[in-house]
Amino acid sequence: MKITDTENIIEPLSVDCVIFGFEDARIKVLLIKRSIEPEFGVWALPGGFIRYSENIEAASSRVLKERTGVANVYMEQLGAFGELDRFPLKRVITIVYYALVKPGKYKLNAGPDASDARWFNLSELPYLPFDHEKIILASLARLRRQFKYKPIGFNLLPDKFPLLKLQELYQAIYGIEFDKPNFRRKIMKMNLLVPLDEKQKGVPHRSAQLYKFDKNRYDALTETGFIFEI
Amino acid sequence: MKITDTENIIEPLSVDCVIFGFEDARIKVLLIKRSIEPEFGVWALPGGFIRYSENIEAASSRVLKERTGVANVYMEQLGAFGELDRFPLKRVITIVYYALVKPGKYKLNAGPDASDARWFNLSELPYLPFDHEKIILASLARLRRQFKYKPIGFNLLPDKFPLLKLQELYQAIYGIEFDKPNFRRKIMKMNLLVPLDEKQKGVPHRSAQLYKFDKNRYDALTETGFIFEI
DNA sequence: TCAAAAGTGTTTGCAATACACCCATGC
DNA sequence: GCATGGGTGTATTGCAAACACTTTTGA
Repeated sequence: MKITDTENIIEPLSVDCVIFGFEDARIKVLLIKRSIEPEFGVWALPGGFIRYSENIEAASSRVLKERTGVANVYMEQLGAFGELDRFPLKRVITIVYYALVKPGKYKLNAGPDASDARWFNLSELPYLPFDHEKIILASLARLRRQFKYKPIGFNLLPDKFPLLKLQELYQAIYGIEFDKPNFRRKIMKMNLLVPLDEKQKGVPHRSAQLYKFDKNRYDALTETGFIFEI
Repeated sequence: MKITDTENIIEPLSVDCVIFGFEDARIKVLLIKRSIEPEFGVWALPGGFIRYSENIEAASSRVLKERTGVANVYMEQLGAFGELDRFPLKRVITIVYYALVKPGKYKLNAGPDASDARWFNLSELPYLPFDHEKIILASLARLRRQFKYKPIGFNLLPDKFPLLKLQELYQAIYGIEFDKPNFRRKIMKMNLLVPLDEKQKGVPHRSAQLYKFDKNRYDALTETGFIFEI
């Protein structure tokens, strides 16, 4: 977050990214190790300043790409955080985006102001600088609400997945268990999943049918008044 | 929005307020008539620049008070809007708050850069400058979702109200009709309303029981896992 | 043959829906 | 009396929850 080109950036305005992943039935957050002061060497949210020539979402995409190598993912704005003392050196207001990343899609690649990047379990976050913990918790709260009425969970799963993985994702998000037969029925009745000509391989039990999410079908249903809800 | 004190403000960062009201069974938005260029004389959202010494929410409260006289109302951040061309003179990113105002609470009082303030029906909005229409529609979309799982509607009603007013509010928000007996039961079963020792007066029909929303009870229920949902 | 997950069927009870109906008040 | 909204009662239906059960695969 060193200011190298003061002509180019909007001084007191940064973006920060909360990047969520899902693996081993747990929700993860991607953090980078800061390579500049303040808080040198500390795990933190990837962030950077906004440039005059780019809109906010573009800034967020750029920062995400530069700092972590992650690109082309689902991204949405959470909001602005601007407490007077949130950043020690000067007044910086940050606009936060959260992103959902499919497993395998990301190729970790620390950028100029980070010497490393790593996934952390939500329940095992390290010390975080500034208001980053507050930001992550706010992102999670928003994510939980979004999961209820938008099929965004598919952005955290591979393109092909068995139903139980979807269930495990919802269980991880809400922190509760669902009944398998009932969850199945509820999902299948929505008509958003397409069964593929493919099954799981190499699992030590009956192999599961794989499905993919059909976004076109979802959009069409939405037009007719359908409301996704779990 | 004239910059009179460039030392004091964060140059490219403003706040804008979407103020919702409810009267005659219709959702309203409070707009002010701009008294400076650009878009002089045009109805617009009340807005202003953020100062270095105030946090964002304080800026929003201040702007709201200065421009319209409205104070002490329910307010929540919608998010940041920052398209490159949203404001013609220069790059301005704005952080939007939406507010809910009880009828009678507001005393209209146009501020320094507005010669007037007025309520408009959502369905009869005038021409709006910049991205203000987009902002209002985004606020409304957020409001609709919030209404589903948070009892914020009470911030649009007087402290004492009959059940039918609450129903009319939900009908205006969602644009659909509810069955009266069923709506009643649903609300009453939640145990959030306290019947008062008071009834409607001077109405040309049987006078209705008045209720008030019990926030303490709501908070207590929320702690025990209760989830408000309509 | 056993463990583990895939997948189906069925019963039960609650809650949303859709009404029909009576009550109070002002004009 | 009548229009208008206040307020209660009830039959029906749909669906979520609970759980018992069969199937398939690898080791």
